[in-house]
Amino acid sequence: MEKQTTIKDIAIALRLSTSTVSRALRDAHDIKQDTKKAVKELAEKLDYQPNKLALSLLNRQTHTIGVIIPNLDYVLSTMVKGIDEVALEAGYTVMVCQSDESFGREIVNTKRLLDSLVDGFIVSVSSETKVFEHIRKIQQKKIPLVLFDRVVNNIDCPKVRLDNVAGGIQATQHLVDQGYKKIAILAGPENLNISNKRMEGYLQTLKLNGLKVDNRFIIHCDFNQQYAYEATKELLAMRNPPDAIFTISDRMAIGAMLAIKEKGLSMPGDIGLVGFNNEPVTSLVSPSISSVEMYSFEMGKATAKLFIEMLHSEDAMQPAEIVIKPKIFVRESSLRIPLKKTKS
Amino acid sequence: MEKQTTIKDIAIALRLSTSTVSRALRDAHDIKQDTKKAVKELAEKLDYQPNKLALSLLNRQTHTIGVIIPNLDYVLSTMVKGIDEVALEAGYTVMVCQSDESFGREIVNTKRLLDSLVDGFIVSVSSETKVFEHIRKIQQKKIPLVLFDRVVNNIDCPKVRLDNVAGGIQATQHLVDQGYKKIAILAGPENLNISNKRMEGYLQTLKLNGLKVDNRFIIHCDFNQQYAYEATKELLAMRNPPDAIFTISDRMAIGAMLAIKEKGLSMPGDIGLVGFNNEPVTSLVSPSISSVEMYSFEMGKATAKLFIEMLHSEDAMQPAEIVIKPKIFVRESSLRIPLKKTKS
DNA sequence: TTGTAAGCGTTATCAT
DNA sequence: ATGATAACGCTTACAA
Repeated sequence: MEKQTTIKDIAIALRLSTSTVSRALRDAHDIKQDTKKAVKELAEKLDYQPNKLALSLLNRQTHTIGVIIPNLDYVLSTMVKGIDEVALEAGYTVMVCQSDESFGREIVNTKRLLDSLVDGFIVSVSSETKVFEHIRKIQQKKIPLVLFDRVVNNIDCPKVRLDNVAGGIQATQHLVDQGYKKIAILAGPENLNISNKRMEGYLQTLKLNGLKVDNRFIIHCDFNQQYAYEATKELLAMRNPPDAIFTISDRMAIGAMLAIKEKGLSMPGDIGLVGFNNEPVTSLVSPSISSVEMYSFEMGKATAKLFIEMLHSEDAMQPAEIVIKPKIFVRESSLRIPLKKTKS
Repeated sequence: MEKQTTIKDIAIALRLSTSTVSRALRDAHDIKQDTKKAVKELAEKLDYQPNKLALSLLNRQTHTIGVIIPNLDYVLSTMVKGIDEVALEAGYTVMVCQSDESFGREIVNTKRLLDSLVDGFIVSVSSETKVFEHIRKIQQKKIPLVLFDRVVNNIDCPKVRLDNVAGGIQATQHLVDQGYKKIAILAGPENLNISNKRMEGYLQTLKLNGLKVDNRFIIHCDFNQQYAYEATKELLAMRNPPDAIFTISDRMAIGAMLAIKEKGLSMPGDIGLVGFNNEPVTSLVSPSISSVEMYSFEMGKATAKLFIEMLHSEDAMQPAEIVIKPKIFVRESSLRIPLKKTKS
């Protein structure tokens, strides 16, 4: 790496002091026009770029946002895109660290970003994370923090999340409307909020419709195609198997679908299926899979906006919580009764 | 952001000089045991973290790698994962910027990362990029640079890329072996190397097998499902349409597939289809799509390794070029003749 | 209108 | 075994 041009270089070349150059560069009112001109011209010529490190050291801010996410799947990639877009606009650079769904790596990443003196954190926790000391540490240091997507209840900070209960309700109610009566759920890890909330919606809806809750039909498994495949095989092997499955992610829906096909059952006839996330793949497979859209890109943008707002508000903001409304997209996998009209 | 504990704080508390504290912290041989112990204990207690900014300013290195990629699709996400893994291991943090296939954004990102004083660049160019002044600028500043995946011919630096010609050959030869005679190609943008190389493999293979090249069958379109869909519709509407299509990405294969299904044609019977990237989706759709695996994760790791190597080698390395061998995975969309034996 | 000096947090060099 | 000082590149009081 070659030496960059510094203010000092310009100062020496022009026989000025560094402070004069500094001020000339920023168009201070108390600098002679000629001087300004000379300085600016030389700066241009030498391709002068202010050293961000020095600035950061001085101002104690790096204009960098640390983003910690559990992985880079479709949903998170899309969210990061949204975050990135807004952050860039606001003059911030984003540093993305994946924890790979590992608690240990999440801690390491937090530490790294803390060391890197990021101006703040935007975090979605890993599915392994059950203890939140590392997050608390961020708060103790009074560093701005926004949680998104996979938020944590007992951490007090601004949050952006999906209305997961509503998502669970939409999916389940749709299945009920289609005449399914024995609806199973492939939920995610038990400690994960989004998992429980989607399940809560599921349970509420069953009760609301007078359907009985069958505990055999509630299965917790990792966000993972393979696990979902195996769980579904077990479901279908039961004496009195479900006639519909709601999976809380599309990857899981794919796994379920493979198991259903393998068993020779048809969708939506023998069994109904609804996924979550509305990933492009849902409309590519056959039958296409109904799924709940969570507006990831918008969510990413909202998160970054909230974060920037927080950063700019001098005093501690009262923790806002932005809740995005999901929307089910009905496709072949669950559509037994033709829809009459597009209903809301 | 609260004030961090500094060496000075410790020095004052212990009535020592900052230099003593600094050395004690790093276990210098010429510091009294008692002093070391006291310093370390207090550092621990006050949760002292060295200020990276100050270190970076002093040492002129940020331990940060700037990664510029055109988007965050499946392939690139996977590659970034690989890069990340190796970089972390080596003590580097990665700053990922997406150019969104836009030349303008690529330039902006380059500038931003340059300003951020990253220690080096790992770059895959956007599909719009035809001029490379911004890349040259990196080199002029003598900042380490590695190109990967979408490399550029007339830039002289270490590169990691797929053997795209081989990929094109494998795909095309497989179709020929399956008895297809009128093979079309959906190639990517014309200025993109990977596009041209895959096409080169396609052309070579046609010639090698004595098949004539039909220019109507060579279509350049964006890496995009929609364009591929439309291009395929055109292909199928021709008087003498192709009996097989090789698309240089899986997203394009999906687009082609939709057009083929819409036309009521069957795969692999009426028409054969081979994609590129071997994304998970290829085995999820029906019929499953044959595709060329490019080992993205390995490629990411290889890239980061080469980069780190470059960084650590004092003098300018002679530009290495790592070439990854692709491998076709045959699935239903192109398999008319049952495979006899797994042939390497 | 311009220059001087201190400071951001750290380390390396040279005293003591 | 420890301390003083300068330096990394920049800004900002304060002087001149």
